[in-house]
Amino acid sequence: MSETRDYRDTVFLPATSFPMRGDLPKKEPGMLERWRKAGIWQQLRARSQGRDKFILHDGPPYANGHLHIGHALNKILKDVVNRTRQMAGYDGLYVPGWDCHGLPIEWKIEEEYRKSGRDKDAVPVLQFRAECRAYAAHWMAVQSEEFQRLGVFGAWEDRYATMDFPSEAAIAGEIGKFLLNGALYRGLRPVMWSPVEKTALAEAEIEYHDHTSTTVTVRFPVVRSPVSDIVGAAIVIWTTTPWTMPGNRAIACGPEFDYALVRIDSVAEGSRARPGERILVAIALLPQLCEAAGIATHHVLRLFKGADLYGTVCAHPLRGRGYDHDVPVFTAAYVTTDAGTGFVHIAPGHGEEDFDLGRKHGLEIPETVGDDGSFNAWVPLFAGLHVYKAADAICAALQEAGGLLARGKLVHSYPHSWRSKAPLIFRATPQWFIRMDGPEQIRARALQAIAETDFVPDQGRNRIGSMIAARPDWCISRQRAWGVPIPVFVERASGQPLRDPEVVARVVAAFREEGADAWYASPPGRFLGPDRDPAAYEQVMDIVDVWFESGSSHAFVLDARGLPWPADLYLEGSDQHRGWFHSSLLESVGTRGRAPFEAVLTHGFVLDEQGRKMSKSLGNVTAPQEVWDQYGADILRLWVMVSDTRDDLRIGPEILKQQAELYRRLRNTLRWILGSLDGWTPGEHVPEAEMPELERWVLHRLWEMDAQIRSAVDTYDWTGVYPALHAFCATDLSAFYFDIRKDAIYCDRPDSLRRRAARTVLDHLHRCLTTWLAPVLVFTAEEAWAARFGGECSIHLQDFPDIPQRWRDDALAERWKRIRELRRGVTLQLEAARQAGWLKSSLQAAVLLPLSADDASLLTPEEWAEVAIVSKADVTEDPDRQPADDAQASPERSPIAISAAPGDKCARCWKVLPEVGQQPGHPTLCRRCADAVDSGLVCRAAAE
RNA sequence: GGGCUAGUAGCUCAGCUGGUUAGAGCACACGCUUGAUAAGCGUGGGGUCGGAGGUUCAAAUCCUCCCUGGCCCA
Repeated sequence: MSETRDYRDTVFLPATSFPMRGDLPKKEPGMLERWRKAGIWQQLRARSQGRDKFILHDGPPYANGHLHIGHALNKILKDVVNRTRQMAGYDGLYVPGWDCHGLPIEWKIEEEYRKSGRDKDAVPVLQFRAECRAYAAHWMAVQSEEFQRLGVFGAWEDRYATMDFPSEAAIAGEIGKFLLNGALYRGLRPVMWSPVEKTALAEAEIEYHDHTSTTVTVRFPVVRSPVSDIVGAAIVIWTTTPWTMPGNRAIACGPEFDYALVRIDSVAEGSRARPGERILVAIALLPQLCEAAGIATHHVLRLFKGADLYGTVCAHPLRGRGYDHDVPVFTAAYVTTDAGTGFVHIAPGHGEEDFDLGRKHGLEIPETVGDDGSFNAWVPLFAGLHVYKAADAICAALQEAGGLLARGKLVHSYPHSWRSKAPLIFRATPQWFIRMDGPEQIRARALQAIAETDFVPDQGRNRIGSMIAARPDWCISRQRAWGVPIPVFVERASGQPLRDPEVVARVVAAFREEGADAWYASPPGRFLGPDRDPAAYEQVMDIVDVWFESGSSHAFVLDARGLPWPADLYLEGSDQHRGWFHSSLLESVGTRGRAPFEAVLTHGFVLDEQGRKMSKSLGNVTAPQEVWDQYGADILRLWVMVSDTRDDLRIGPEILKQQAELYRRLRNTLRWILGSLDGWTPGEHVPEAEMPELERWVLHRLWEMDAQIRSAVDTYDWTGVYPALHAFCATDLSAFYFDIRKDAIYCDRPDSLRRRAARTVLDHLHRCLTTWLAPVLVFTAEEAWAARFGGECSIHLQDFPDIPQRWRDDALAERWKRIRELRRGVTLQLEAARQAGWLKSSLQAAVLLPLSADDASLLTPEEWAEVAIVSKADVTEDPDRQPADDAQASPERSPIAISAAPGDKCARCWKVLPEVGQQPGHPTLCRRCADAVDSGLVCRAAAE
């Protein structure tokens, strides 16, 4: 008897430089630096020459502050789409960009002025603009670094910005196109106006907050009417904005509603109602009116339909005090009986619907309120009074004139400036508009363009479509300083804008060289040309809505870089149906007749773990900077791709921890593959046809994953793809294939077909998994690539591997599905034996499998032992067995029997076999292991 | 108030045009392993499918209403 020999040195244990722990926060910055030095992005562009271009046109984030988690979601998703398209064979040229102009930055600069005691109005406009520009440039640089820290690939050196001179020139040129094609017009129109900032506000700049308003119920005496018996009665209106009374020019009622002529008989103490007076009110709202006005008893004298009242004319309640115009009664479909009296007071300068109704009936649109929110000098009784402080004066005047029927207070949702938080007013102002329904047919053509666009998910079409269908003309003017001016001159004599292509061309040329500052710095004659008298023209000093600027980005990003137009894809949060998708569509339809994108992809918003909005006050904010410092950017990227980005997504400590767990499984899968491929030489390669079925099954699964990935590349819909890849790694590979093949990889002779086939599959797996993971785990995939091929070449220069169609084998997949069901029956019994206490390792067991004829033909007994990871398997044919009953059998009733395997444990492979002890020279080995050791091929470790 | 959208195990997600005891992965518990070891394998517990009605022989899946979120409007 020789001493028991230690055969550990003859076993091929995994060996790799790829560590188990990622250490991502430490490693990622170094890898970014390496890519930067090596010029990976530039190399990729050079290599992609001649490929079809894929253009995801970047929607510009606002250059103001650090990135938040929503930015991260957006850019990561874009990056994955870009990288997958690139790796699928396109030239994915991504040009990131920034939105630089606009109110938020102006406000920041003004805030700094206030802090240092400077007066903004005393600062020359060009200096102010220069400070805004510097501010935007600073944050653009910060955000660029942060985006790159996330691993986002792009032309960061060639980024675009709306404030670049060529961009400003192009924006001016786009405005010029609308000017020349006639869609741009100047009109007086009520817009949401902030008296504090003294500007019209964009839709996006308005917030709704609760506000306490003074409400008034007011009598309008009927002067004449087709319904003669209401003359002398009073129509009663109710409004939450008493300051709009001077602007009143009409009354609206609902044509289908029932209105009552009511005589008041008695009133409560303190009521402003008078016994004996007659009033008109919607019958449905009469009880509320009685309550509000203190009407004790009354008679209903007569009922009318709203339509009957058409043509009635009232006096303004302040008639004789400067308000002597007639107040006609019209019908309007939008009148409701939710609140008020069923009569709506119409002030065409102070409301969108009022304006529309006024225009329809040719009413005057008085400019009663100035830009600071006080009544203009011509307004009788109230000149100079600020509208927010006018309620008492208005009520007093109405009271004195006998018009006030009731006064109250109401807390309701009211528009406020997003920045100053001050309440807004509707105010008639001269503004520049792009006409939706003129001869240019912008609305109709935009709707057509929507029908021709792919939306992912498809509901987006509906969403943007209903907005385009309902929206009013596009107000593109702002009375601000930091932006691109609307470079238009108005002829003083005619009041008409000058539509001269040469003037537009001169403006564009000047902006390209000097930026839009040229508009402020140059005498008007420079643009008007030598043949026009500057004194005859008014130079417009409004700037353009920033949504118009970003909506023009396709014009100054794609064209200028020689990229194809339209872009393949726009990809943003679902709020951009109203924002960038919307403005880009209108801009492009107005100037080019079609959408600037072939497809639109939207994602949801990021919420906390309870599904609540993130806010500082709730303390539930997850900052991307903290995630990449604590876990690494790859974890954040994985989070995006494991979520359903079509809907809102959640993030927080627990969810991040889960991503880290998912990551570890992926990482360890790669690590085991790398370790088991140690010393791989291409000579080991085995063609598929010679492989065992188990290997061919893995190849089939690779074919399936590849098909799923290719489909996602085409549709941009990545939902579920990476979870499926994770499940493949965890369930198919780690818990099944690897577990089974450890024996062959570790213990077979290196020249055995079985081991060579397994290593061939591992070779495929390495290439497939690293390339498939590369668009998401950009750092980890690179590391796993370098661990095998060295750091010289990058995974990010690779394409997805071509998976041969012949790897597909559906019949084989079916067989292996059944094999795994039966295997599950075995593991169930093995577990029962462990619970019973007599079994530890599965290799101590022998299994008896009574199978139907079909099942028995699936594998040989030796193969069953291999697959079940036991030392011996016997198969008996049982013709009565149904094909599906074993996996579900309870452990007690299962026909599968487990017993102790006969023989001794092989010291090398740990299988329990009868032959152990009978091998010459190796008393503790099985036949296979003795052969392996004697072959002299397995002593790698010992030889070292 | 309107448009769009979502609500399935602690978490992330599957469940197609209605049809057996609602499925994965992760987490958790227990066991095994100690030759993927700050790893690996196995087994298990856990869901009245947001709520209430309704259609149907049959609904997580269809209809109505309600509740709770989200985005965009008003």
